[in-house]
Amino acid sequence: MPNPRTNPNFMNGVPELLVLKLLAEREMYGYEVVQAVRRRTGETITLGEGVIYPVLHGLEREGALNSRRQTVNGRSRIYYSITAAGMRRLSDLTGSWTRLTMAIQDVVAGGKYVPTV
Amino acid sequence: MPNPRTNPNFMNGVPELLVLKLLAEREMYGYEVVQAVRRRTGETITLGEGVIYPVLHGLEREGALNSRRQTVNGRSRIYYSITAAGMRRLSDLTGSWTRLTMAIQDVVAGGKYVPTV
DNA sequence: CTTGCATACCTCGAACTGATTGGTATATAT
DNA sequence: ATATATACCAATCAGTTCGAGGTATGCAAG
Repeated sequence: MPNPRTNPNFMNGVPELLVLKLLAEREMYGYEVVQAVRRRTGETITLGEGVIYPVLHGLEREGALNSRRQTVNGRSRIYYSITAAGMRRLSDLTGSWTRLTMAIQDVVAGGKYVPTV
Repeated sequence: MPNPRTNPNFMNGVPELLVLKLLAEREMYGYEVVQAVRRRTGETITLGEGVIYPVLHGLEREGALNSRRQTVNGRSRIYYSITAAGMRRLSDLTGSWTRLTMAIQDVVAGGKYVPTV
């Protein structure tokens, strides 16, 4: 019997989740997102541009984000904002992320109270 | 300037964490671990034999686990138990896992209180 | 004035996990 | 006799993220 495939790539999609969440709070441009991730996670997580930009492009292609171009101080920025579809996606990702970490947390925290009874 | 590489493969090592934790509670054999993961996570996470066995072998090779062979009902089982080194590894993994998920949780939960000030 | 650094965008291949598939073998139930 | 559950294992596939590259502008320091 093959494996019952309940969780294809169960730990992925975290960069996507973080990007969507940050853009749900306010419009940002790519380079700004890179730094926001670092700051907001207290330097715990650093996602480089090589991670953020592809995520941004992918989400836009799926219709989860809109972009608009703007030049500031001679530098061209691309501002991204979240769409209704993006909000739905964020909601889904947040749900599965929560379920997953709680399941793991249960195991990791378990065995302390030792329900040996 | 290259990316500051603070988190190489930041979301990995969860299978290893789960296996170590379960074996810290009690000695188990491979096939048993596969089912224990499913049960203990409320069917949320299913790690197939193709994931568990390599993890087991790797951990043993690193000295995090000991194994002993035993035949039960004509079937050969390999029981794994955690070593002192394994306990240290578990402690490390648990720590970084906790730090990581808390950092993400902060972002995901944030933006509600809107510290716009 | 040119060297360097921060900003700002981007792509592509390497590396690493974890997923899937397939294989062996025994016991038990149908 | 066949199928199912137990029990082990290896090897390749697939998907993500990482890292290193590349372009270009503005500003500050020497």
